[in-house]
Amino acid sequence: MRPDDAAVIRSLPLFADAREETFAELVRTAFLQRFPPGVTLINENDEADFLHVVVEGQVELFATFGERETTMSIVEPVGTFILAAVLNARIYLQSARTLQKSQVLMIPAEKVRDAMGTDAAFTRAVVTELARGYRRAVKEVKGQKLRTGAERLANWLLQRAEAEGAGRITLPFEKRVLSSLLGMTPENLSRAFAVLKTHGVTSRGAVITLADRAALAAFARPDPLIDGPE
Amino acid sequence: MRPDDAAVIRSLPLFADAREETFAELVRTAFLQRFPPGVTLINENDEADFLHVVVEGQVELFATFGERETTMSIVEPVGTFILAAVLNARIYLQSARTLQKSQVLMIPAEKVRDAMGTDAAFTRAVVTELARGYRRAVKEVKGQKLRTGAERLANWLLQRAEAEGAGRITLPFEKRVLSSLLGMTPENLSRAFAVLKTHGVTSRGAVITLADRAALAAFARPDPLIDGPE
DNA sequence: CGCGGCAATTGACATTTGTCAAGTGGCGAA
DNA sequence: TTCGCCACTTGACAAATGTCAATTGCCGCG
Repeated sequence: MRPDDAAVIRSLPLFADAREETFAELVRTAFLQRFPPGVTLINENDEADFLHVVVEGQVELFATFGERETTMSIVEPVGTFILAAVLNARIYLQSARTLQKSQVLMIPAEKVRDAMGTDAAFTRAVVTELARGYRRAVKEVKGQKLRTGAERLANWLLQRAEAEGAGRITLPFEKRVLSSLLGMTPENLSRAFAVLKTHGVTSRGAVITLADRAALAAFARPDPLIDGPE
Repeated sequence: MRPDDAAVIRSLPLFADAREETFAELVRTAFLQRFPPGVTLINENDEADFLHVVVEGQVELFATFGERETTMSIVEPVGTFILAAVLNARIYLQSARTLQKSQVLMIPAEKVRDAMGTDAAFTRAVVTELARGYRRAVKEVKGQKLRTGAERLANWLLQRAEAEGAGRITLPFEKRVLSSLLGMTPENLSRAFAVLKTHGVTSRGAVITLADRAALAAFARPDPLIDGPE
């Protein structure tokens, strides 16, 4: 691993407050792996052996039920995933695969649990990170149960626009993935975009333009208790 | 608070491993309150001031979006709620109200955070509890996105039957609440029950009988990665 | 015992979402 | 540049879910 990779990871909320030797030990025993797109990194139902940190690229977390499948989230640099399974030494509830060429740091689960025993600041950061993930998941449930597909799309677009500070968005992944992330089929996503056309949303390929954000917000009714980044 | 109430709370996974003085301090500063049915205990968007422990009765956690409302979970003795908001000193994402006459122990959020700083065993228990809640929420998302209403009902019934160790279930709350918990309207729940009739499910008021659990399971396809208690 | 109130059910219909099939169009490889 | 692949879109239809209104039926109170 390059020194500046280590620096970026060190700056993550999860690691920023850890003691130097804690962080060094975690990084020392970790593997940094490169993967091409489309590679399955972990499978639902496997034992949680590693905490994963996406250093470069893009990783999709998804879940299956029989032949059905849904995208749970997209992890981009620098983000971690499946912390909860690692901590409780349980099995993964979600699978993961690369969407792009990616670099992933894999920290042995055992080392993470060890570090919690010896470094109170790290433990505190774990608690904060867990609570954050928990609340994100609760928000996700709220969105799924309380909103229609078009509303979820509208709010997703508004949030993206806010993050990019512009009325023009470039989708960071295929619409097929977005539809699954929002809990609908690709066909239904197309129709949702058609609905939003009446609220000033136009799309040309992966580039989406929000002509009238106020009008879109009136339709979407964004709510920090559902949409916030947490 | 009666001594045996304290004992039950002490036996919770969250408190079982805490040091004696940690637990004593938490209980000493806590309020034990009694509420009639239908009382709102907390509101979405309020600051997280207390960790709540349901000592007796039944509490419904729910969330709203505009005029829409959905039940997020039901907490029964002895269970805690809104741990995540308390830990990160954030606002509540969910509201809570009593469904029955209830007793609730309210522990000041500040004390909980203090205790984490001084008692490593307690902190470890908090991590475990948080991870558990996180995983429960992930499972909830999976169920909502991957299953139909009738499937969610079928799996809920199977899980209940397993917990009660019988083919006969008595609903612990109104069907109206169950429908909202499962993410559907009361009307739709009635229809879901009608569908399950063909799989051996009969209901007489609040008493549900599963005549053929194997047949019901064939329809429901229970999955420990979605249904498990976590 | 009868009545009132309310949860639950049922039917009719609207909306949302999914499925299947047939285009359409953009983008990379030759 | 052209071709072909593949993501995306569109239309037609089916299934799931929501809404509204009427009815049933249970339960507790008088």
